[in-house]
Amino acid sequence: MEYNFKEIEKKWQKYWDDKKTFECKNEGKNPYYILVEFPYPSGAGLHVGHVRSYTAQDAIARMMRMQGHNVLYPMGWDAFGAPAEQYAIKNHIHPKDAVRENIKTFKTQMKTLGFSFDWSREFSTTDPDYYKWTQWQFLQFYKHGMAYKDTIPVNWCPQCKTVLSNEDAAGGVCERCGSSVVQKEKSQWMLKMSSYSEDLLTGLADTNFADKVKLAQINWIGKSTGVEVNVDIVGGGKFSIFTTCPETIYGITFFVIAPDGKLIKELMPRVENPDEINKYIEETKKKSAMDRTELNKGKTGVEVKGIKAINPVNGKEVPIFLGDFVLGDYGTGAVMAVPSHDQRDFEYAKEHNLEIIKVIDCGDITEHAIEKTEYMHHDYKMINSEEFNGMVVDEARERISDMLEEKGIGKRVNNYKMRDWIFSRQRFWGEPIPMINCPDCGWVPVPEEELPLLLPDVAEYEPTDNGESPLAKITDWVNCKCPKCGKDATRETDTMPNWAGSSWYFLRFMDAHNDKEFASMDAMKYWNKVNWYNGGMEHAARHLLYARFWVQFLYNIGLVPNKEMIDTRVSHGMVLGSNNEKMSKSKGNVINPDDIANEFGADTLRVYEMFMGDYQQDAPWSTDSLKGCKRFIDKVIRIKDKVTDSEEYTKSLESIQHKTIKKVQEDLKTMGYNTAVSALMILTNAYDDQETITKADYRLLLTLLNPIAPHVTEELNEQLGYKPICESTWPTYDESKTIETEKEIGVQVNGKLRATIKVNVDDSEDSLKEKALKEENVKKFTDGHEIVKVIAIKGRIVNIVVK
RNA sequence: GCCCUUGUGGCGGAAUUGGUAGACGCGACGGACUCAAAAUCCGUUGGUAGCAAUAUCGUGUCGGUUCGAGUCCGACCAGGGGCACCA
Repeated sequence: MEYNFKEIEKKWQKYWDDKKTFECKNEGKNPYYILVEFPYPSGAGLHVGHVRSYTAQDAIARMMRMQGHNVLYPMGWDAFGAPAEQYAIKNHIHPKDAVRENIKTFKTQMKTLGFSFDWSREFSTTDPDYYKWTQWQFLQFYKHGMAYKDTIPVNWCPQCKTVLSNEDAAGGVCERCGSSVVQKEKSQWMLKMSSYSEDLLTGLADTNFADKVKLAQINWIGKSTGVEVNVDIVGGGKFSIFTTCPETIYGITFFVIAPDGKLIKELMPRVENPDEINKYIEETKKKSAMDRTELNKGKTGVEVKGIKAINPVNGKEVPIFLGDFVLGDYGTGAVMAVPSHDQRDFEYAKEHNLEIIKVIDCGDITEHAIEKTEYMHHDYKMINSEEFNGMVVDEARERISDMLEEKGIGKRVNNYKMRDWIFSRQRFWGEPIPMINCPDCGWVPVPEEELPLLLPDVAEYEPTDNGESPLAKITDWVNCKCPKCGKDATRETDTMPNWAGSSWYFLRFMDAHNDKEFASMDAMKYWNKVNWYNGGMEHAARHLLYARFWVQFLYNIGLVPNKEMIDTRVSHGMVLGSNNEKMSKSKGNVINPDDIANEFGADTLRVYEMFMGDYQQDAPWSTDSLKGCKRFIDKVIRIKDKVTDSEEYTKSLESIQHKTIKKVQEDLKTMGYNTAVSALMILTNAYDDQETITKADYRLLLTLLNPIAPHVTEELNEQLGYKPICESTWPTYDESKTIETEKEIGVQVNGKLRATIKVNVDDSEDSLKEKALKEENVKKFTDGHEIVKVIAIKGRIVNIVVK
């Protein structure tokens, strides 16, 4: 058996390139858009995890093309962002050069593995032709009042003098130098994502995302319904609180406000203990970046002395406290505290010796509070709540909310955990934010016709001492004229986050070379949506939500045809090291796909990654199993020796052939890749059991295996004298031929298997019973017993119940 | 603490969605070919008992529903991941 997989693979890869086999046009019947998350081209090269999802989607793409779909399966590069910048700083090369090199490596690797990407639509988010439109879209956000500047606290490393992302500041420690991170106020561009909270929630109904993906987004958006209540302060002034438990309002014994909120600043002139308060505020600032669970054994806080608040429903005067468990940027930055029915309030009250009043008659609360999750399940009655006493909790909740609304002290509102999107990065390697600060006109957008606002070339791309982007040092770039009044002005030096370019790249693939618009409406209408989007679970809440927000905004200003541009979203499991741990250099368990492809061939690697386990679940690497897949391919090659010249199918193989067509095509569409491979192995084994098989038989196997192992199947197919599989059509099956007429079914006595009988699927239930009762081993268990009943299911099972 | 997810042979994993548990592959053992090795081929392979037919136990644990449960219901246990004082 002469078989040089390297030559074969190169040969067919060249064929596909030369013939532009996988390039698609924006026209024709049955468009279908398959997308995998475009990678970040890191210096490490392609990971075997990439190979898993690219192969999976590739298999679907190849099959669907043969089934007559116009398939778009594009690839590009998500190349802006901190890792490239860090890599560049470390290796003293320009990020642009590093990215170019990395892309080259990735692309070569992808080609070596035979993915059927449409390379004619390739782009990188770092291409000026692409980020021009990212900037243009930012300007649309700005022009529609969706982008604004705000001063917010950021993670700041005083040692490195730089702003850190939350990931780089994990545990309150700077990842690079190890010094502790503090919060620093910084003016940042923000996108009003929170105003889309409800739309992003309801929009999920128009998608076919996997349930766990939807759930991740729902949790991230974090909707809670409740009542916002106005609270008066004794001696003037007021604030409001948000509660999801209005039924407990009579149980308020104190209020807690956020140390980082606006309210305490307003109250400061009136407080009797300003030193104590200020000290606490300072402590909170230091703490907030750190892992709070460590520091929060108890509930800290100080009383705001000299100021009392009034419970709006009963006029009772209660104290106000400062507590760092109340967040300045969620809800109203103030909460009502009902220690009897909220465990956190309970602990706080114990810590500070505060009154606890029970308002729901629900049992003992001396040890801990009885919370909503507990009391709402019972028909508990209200107490200590004036006219609501005796009412069941469910009802009291509504009536109290009504009362608050009627009296104008409160209103029902929804709150969301999701915040506005911090869109600024004090980094060099990102899309420059196209805004100009004019001393007279304020913020003025760069005129659209001047886009792209190019990222200038610099000698040094390390962050500046004061945490500004390195762009701030390039004075001849920073200094410019105001587009509005022509006076001297300065450019924004912050750049966009990595998430910007990836929020709309799937739209660009629909019309990648358009230089008039980011993508034409016609092109987007033709493809309609991304039909099938595969990516990691880690992006379910971040990238995927940003992308949906971006699209919904574009939809609202009439620039995309659908409010949701992604239909089905699925996620793949990770490929773990052979020790069942995440692959990492430090653990020494990294498998390089190049090495595998070199030693065993791309087809073997592809088959193995499809066969290794449930696609949606993590699976450990096993080189032994990989070798098994190599043996499978070798066997497919070997049985070519059995092929006769006949163009007829072998009659005795008809049933298994039709079953395999059905199984493979269904499994590929439902991500059952491992069982698809298994079915192909079974078919191969069946062929191997024959003395001879026909050309037609063999070609069928090659066609079915082609989406997963495209090179070797094309080669063998060519040797048979057929035209390439990639230019052929997918076989069809006849449902009636997938059903076996003869079948072995089990016979149970009292639910225990005692025999199997050969039956015809059409045999009547009575004949099954008759046959079953004749079995020797069945008789052993029925003789001498009374047969109570016999359950017989056609083609399935017989169960005899005896006493 | 909350949310998600997974528990099936020595291993990766199948199981028509309530109907013969362990498909397919790996590994292991025995055999054939070979001077030998590799490759390939044949056979065995969940535990226990038995030469065998067969019996019995068996899908994380305990209970339930059912003629019948890996699958449905209830309570728990363990591993993996995420969020984390969200009022």
